[in-house]
Amino acid sequence: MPSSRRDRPAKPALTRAGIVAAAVRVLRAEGLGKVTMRRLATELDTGAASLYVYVANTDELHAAVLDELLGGVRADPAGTWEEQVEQVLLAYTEVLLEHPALARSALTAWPHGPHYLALIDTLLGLLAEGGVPPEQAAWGVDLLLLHAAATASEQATRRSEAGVAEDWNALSREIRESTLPHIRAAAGPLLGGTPTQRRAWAVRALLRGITTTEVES
Amino acid sequence: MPSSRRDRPAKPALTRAGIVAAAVRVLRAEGLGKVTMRRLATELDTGAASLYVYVANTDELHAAVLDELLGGVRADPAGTWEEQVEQVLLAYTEVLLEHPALARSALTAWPHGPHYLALIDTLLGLLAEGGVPPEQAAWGVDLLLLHAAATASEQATRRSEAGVAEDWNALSREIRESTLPHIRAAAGPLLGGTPTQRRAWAVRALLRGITTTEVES
DNA sequence: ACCTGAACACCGTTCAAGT
DNA sequence: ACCTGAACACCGTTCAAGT
Repeated sequence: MPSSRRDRPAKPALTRAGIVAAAVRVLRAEGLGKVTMRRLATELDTGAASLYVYVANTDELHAAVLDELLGGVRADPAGTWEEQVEQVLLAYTEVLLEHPALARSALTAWPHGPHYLALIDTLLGLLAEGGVPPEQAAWGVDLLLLHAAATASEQATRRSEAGVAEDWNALSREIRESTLPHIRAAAGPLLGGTPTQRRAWAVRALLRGITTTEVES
Repeated sequence: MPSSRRDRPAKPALTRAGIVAAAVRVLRAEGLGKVTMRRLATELDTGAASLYVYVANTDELHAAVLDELLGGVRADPAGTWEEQVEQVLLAYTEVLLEHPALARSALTAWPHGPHYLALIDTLLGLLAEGGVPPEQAAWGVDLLLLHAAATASEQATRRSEAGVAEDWNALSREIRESTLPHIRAAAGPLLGGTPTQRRAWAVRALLRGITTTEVES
């Protein structure tokens, strides 16, 4: 290693962890759209082909990035089991909302990194604590996590603030002036409520459904 | 029009409807991955740039294609309102499952084509018939459609049958042998049930939650 | 108003050749 | 075993120039 002392930026060895860390950096700085094999290769001062030794493809890389971000998802152990479920889901949703493009990949590639599994385990434990039968709990956790990912996906938009506002105006006019009777009549509630209110209602409705709906046998 | 008689394939004029029709053809034949501006341009014997006169961008094109496919989604008017809701949702899910990549785009770009709006109107009508308060009905329809799109998205996989089976084996072993207590204990239900059973349970749970959970005011 | 070719700025992935 | 450059086969979108 005689020359290592004078190699200036001291290019670090390529590792899977290093690649994922670089991916998280690029994600935070510029969004998932820039988390590409080629861009990461540039970031790591190598060629795109070299990354394929550590990562099978772009989807797998995105999944690894999401799991990394899920490290901090926890609930305050005070509070009822329902409150804790809501907290965990909210924390999960918040991570996804920060990076909605990742929420999309969570829907496609079933995530199974360590942090995601820990999240499932936590939710299963809380539902068990609440006396929810095991089968309903297992399928219910699926439903809750799916809902969180889907909600965040909906927010995934790469357009400008102005464009979004314009779209919303067009949509709201379309609904209020629709010739479809039920849509027109329900214009208020269809367009109403803050995202937070809607999310809170949805989680309550989901939990109610999960706890009271038996799995047919 | 003197030469029109001898132009052999009689290239039709470019229209938005023509572009969407071509997109549906390519989708059916080769999947959404091939529904690109460039590919469609080739199909229509023109350049990609020409399509931008009729379609703002690729996302809008995909949304138009989805709405087109939604034309046949209906319920049998016999049966209870719950049964009809289940039928409509099943029909919607089936369209999305045939083209899971479109389900993803339904999650991102809020669809608002005529057929999608008709679908919402139908569901609102059925929930009203069932006596569900308007606010719960409006937010509930959102929840039901979101769930259908999310479920279909999950199926979106472009890998081989063999690859999927291998993944499933790896996942099922990971769950059965997990060191996380609740996951290990719930391995059976977590891995059990056919997609149809799970879907049916989820729709029942969602409806139960929607009909019994009040919107706070 | 519509259409076009060419250009700009990218992608993922594979592969033969090197170390 | 790992790394690399180059290549293959694509993308979306914009723009100046034509009709």
